[in-house]
Amino acid sequence: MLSPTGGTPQTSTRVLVIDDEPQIVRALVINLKARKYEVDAAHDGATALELAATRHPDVVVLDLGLPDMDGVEVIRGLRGWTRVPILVLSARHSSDEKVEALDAGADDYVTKPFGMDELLARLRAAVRRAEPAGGGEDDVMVETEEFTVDLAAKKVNRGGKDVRLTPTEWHLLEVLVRNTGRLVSQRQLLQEVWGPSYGTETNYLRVYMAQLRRKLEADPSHPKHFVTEPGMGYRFEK
Amino acid sequence: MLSPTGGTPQTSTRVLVIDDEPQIVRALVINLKARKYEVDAAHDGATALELAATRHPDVVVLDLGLPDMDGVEVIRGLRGWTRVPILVLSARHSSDEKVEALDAGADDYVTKPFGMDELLARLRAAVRRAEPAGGGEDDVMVETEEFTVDLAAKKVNRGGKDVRLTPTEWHLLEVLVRNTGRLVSQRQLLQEVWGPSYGTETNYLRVYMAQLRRKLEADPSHPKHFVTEPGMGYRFEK
DNA sequence: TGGGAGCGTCAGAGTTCCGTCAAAGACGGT
DNA sequence: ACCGTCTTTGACGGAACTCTGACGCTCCCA
Repeated sequence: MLSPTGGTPQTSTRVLVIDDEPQIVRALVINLKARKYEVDAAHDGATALELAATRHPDVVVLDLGLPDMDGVEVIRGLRGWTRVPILVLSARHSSDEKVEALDAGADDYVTKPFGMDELLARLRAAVRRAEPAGGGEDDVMVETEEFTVDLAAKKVNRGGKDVRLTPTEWHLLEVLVRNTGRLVSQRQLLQEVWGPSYGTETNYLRVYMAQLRRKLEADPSHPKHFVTEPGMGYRFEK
Repeated sequence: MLSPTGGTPQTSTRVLVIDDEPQIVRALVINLKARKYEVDAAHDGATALELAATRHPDVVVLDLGLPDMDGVEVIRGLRGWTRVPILVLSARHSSDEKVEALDAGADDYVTKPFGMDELLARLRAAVRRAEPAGGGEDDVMVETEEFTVDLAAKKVNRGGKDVRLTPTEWHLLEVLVRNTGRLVSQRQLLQEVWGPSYGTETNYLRVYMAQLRRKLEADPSHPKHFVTEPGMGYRFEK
């Protein structure tokens, strides 16, 4: 397996490393980048949560001993809005601490000092099982009469031409398309696209929904696919 | 969390324990049963694969040192057809063996001797993340002769067309449908839909119940599904 | 047979919510 | 430092939704 993603080598796996010890971060970053992961790093809990919200990593490696906040709090902060795999690092061998971290929502717990091989193997395992359950092929292509969305390639095609979407537009589209037919509440949309601390800024939604409609709907002022449910949320229909 | 299943306490979680050391199996079985898990045990790889196929466990605890076959072979045998979480136990601390087991498809790796608390926490973590991703329950459909309610998608279909409901109408419908066949008092309806400080504003109910009937009943003035129980409340019947 | 209580129906007033536009701010690359 | 792109913000008109009061109906009981 050359690519860390295994099944879908199109885009590489994004890892968020959270640790306050520079040498550990360096070792991790070097090893991960050598294996074609994209890596973000944070050295405290606050920036970690922020990065998680903006960068949407595919897996998180978290050292419990942070300067600004309890590691378990970081886990809870993440679990409030995402199911991203969390791999905990810790110098403590205490059983209680392991139990607490795992029950707070961590996926795995590795005690320092750890072997890099083992850590990478556990990371692969965490990423692998987070992949969609559909045995291999997944309905990454969604088609409507007017346009086609390729979730894997992150591409939208309309009338033979690729439509250019900004990151936010794409993210919004992705959440809606992944819930085709289902109503998605404005709160959920805001939190998934803008991060867990958002939830009431519905004007963002109005602006970006308008952009999507302008780019994808045949008649943007009478949308067929991006339906508004007043007071509740939005719904994508094929 | 009292029940090991967490979100769905209806049926207990089924664990398959695979180990050839009787004392370890005994300890695990006792601890697991005390926590209301259903437990099956196998002491070799062949029966393990057989039991896995017939019993469909929710999680597997596997000792790598089996008499009849290599532990990694058991993992591969399982991974050929199921994504059930596999928790590996092993006396070996070797990094290579961990990597091999994890890459073969194991979800976690615990070295003996292990703390029972930690093992149980890792087990909970494995079961938790295997739960369906959709916020909890999904595909809750209620059907009548005239219309269909999809509680997850927040959709009502009638004669092939989607019916549009306002937030209040939805909320009211939801409470009634979740209590299909049962009488729901006006007080309870008012408090669930309009908030705890409401309880006597029965005119709200009259108005919105009329809306629901107009949108969903074949003959709104002679409702079949949204039945009034004078002086008491309302009842939804299929 | 008359009257009251509970319910269904309707339409208008008031409020909230949404689509749209424009401009300012933030960011990254040259 | 400049420019282009993307994101954030504010303002406004119009649409959708909720609330409210009035009226008529039916059922039950005196």
